[in-house]
Amino acid sequence: MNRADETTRPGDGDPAVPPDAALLPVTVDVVALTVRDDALQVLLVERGVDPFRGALALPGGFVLPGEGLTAAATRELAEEAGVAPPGHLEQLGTYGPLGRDPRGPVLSVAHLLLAPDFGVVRPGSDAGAVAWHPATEVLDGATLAFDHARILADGVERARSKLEYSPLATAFCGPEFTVAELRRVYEAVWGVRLDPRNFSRKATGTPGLLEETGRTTSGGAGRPAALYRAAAGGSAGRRDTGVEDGPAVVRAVIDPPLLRPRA
Amino acid sequence: MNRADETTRPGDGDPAVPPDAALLPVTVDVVALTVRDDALQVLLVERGVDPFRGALALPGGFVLPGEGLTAAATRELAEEAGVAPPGHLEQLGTYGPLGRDPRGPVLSVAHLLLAPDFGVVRPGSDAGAVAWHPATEVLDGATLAFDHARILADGVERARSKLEYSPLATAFCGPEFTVAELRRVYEAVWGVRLDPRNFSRKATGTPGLLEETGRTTSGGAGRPAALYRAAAGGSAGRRDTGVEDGPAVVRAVIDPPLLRPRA
DNA sequence: CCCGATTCTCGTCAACTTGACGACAAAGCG
DNA sequence: CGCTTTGTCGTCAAGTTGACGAGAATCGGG
Repeated sequence: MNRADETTRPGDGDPAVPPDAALLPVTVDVVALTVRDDALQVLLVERGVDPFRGALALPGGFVLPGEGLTAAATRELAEEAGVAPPGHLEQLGTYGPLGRDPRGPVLSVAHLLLAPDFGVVRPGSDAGAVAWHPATEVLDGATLAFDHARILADGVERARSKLEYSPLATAFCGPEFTVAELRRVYEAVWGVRLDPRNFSRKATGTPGLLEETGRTTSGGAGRPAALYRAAAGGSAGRRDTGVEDGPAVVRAVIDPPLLRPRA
Repeated sequence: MNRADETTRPGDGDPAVPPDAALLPVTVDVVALTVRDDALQVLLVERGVDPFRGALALPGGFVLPGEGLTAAATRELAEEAGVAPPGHLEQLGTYGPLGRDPRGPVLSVAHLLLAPDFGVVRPGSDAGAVAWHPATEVLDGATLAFDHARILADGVERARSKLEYSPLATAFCGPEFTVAELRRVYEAVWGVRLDPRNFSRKATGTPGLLEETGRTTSGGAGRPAALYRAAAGGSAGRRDTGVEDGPAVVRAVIDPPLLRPRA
C-alpha cells in the first residue's frame, strides 16, 4: 500500500483510511471443545440459512460495528448455543478473505474455546440444532460448511499441542478436579492411554500447575482421590488482563513438557 | 462451494452478507526478524505520513480489494523494504479492531518473517528510512506507532518459543550453514550462551533437522566446519502447499525439544 | 463381617537426555 | 614450528521418563 496515498478528509482532524483499502466483512468462528464421555467433542450448529443451509458449521457470525473480536466471539456463542461458557477462549488464527465464502471475500478470525462439559445448549435464533459431536468423527467424515473443516483441524491440533506445555488441560475441568480427571482429559484429547502413576507423578510434581484443596472425593468406586484446583494464574494469559483483542499468550508451566507419546 | 444456494441482491454481485455486518479496513503488519552481528534485529520503517508521522513502525499497510493476506504481506515488504525476502513467513495473530488506530476501527493481521540477513533495503516509495534495529533495544525503549510494540513483543516471543521444537532456526540461515552458525542463531534469539559441544550433539542428532552437504567451510579462522542445509520439508508448513491464507502449521521436529535455559 | 474389585498413591529401576567439561583435530598466524 | 582459534568427539553425574510392583482406601456382594 502506498502510504503517500493516505489523505485527510476536509473537516476531519484525523487522517483518513486510504480510499483504495478493501473494506471487508469479518466473521468470528469458534472451535468450542470439551471432553464428554471420555472423548474430545466439538460444538457444531446446523446452518439455518444460505449459504450451506442445513450443513454443519462452527458457531460464529459477523462482527458488528463497534464490536471487538472477543466480544463478538462470546456474543455468537451466547446467541447460537445459549451459553456464556466458562473455560479458556483464545484466538486461533485468521482465514481468508479469498476463496472461502461464496458470498465473496470474507475474513474469518477463528477462536478456540476449551471448556468443561456445559450442558446443551438451546438452538439459536438463526441456527438449527446445536450439539456436541466427537471430534474424531467430524475430522474424518468431515463435510462442514465453508473452510470449517480446516479450521477445526487447526483448532484440535492447537489444543493437542498446548496440553504439552501449558496448564490449559485444567480449562476442560470444573473448579475442582482429581488427577485422574485431568489425566482423562489428556487421554481424550490425545487419543492415547497414559499410565496413571507416571501421570500423577508429573502432574503433582509440576510447580504452578495444581493447588491442593485438602478435600477428597467421596461416593464413587475405589479409593477417594484428592481434589485439586488450577493454580492461580495458571491458565491466565494476557486476555484476562485487558480489553485488547489479540492472539493468545499463555504461560508455559509444564517444564519440561509432557509430550504426547510418539508413534 | 455451492453457488446454487446463493441469493443474489438485484443489481449487486455480492450476495447475502448481512447488512448490519461491519465492513472493516484491514492492514497487514510484518514483524521481520533476522540475526545480524550476533543479535536479533527487527526491520522498522519511519512513517512518512500521519498518523504517527516520523515514528518507527512495523512495515505494513492496507489489504487491497481482491488480495489475500499473505500476498498483501509480501507486497508490503517489497514496497517498503525493496525486498522479496527468502525465509519463513507465518501468520502471528490479529489485533483490533477497536482502540488501536486513531483513524477508527482497523483490523490488523500481524505476520512474522524469519529471514537471513538480507542486505538493506531501499527506502520505500512512501516511507522514510528502513533499517534493522536490535530487538532488545526496541523492546525496552519502545515507542512504536500504533500497538506495534505489543505486536513486536508477541512476534519475538513466538520466534523464541518456536526455536525450541521446530526447525525454524534454519530460516535465519542461508542455504548452507554450519552448526556453529545455527547455534549463534539460537544464542542471538534467546540472548543466552549455549555450549557448542552439547548444541552440536543435539543438532546433528535430531532426525529431520539437518542434511549433510559433504562440504566444509574454508578460509576462516580455526578448524573448517561441516556444511549442512535444512532437511527437506523441515520448515515447510501448510503455507508452502497452497494459496490459502491461515495460521501457521509447522511440523515439530526437535523432539524432545531444545528448551531455553530457565533462569 | 470378610472378600474381592476398583481406584488412587507411593516406590523402584533401567534407559535416556541434559549440562558440564576434558581432550583432540584441523585450520590460520606470527 | 608452536600458539591461537574453532569445530568435533567422549565421558560422567544428575535429572526425567517409561514400565511396573505394591500398598491404601473405598464400595458392593456374599
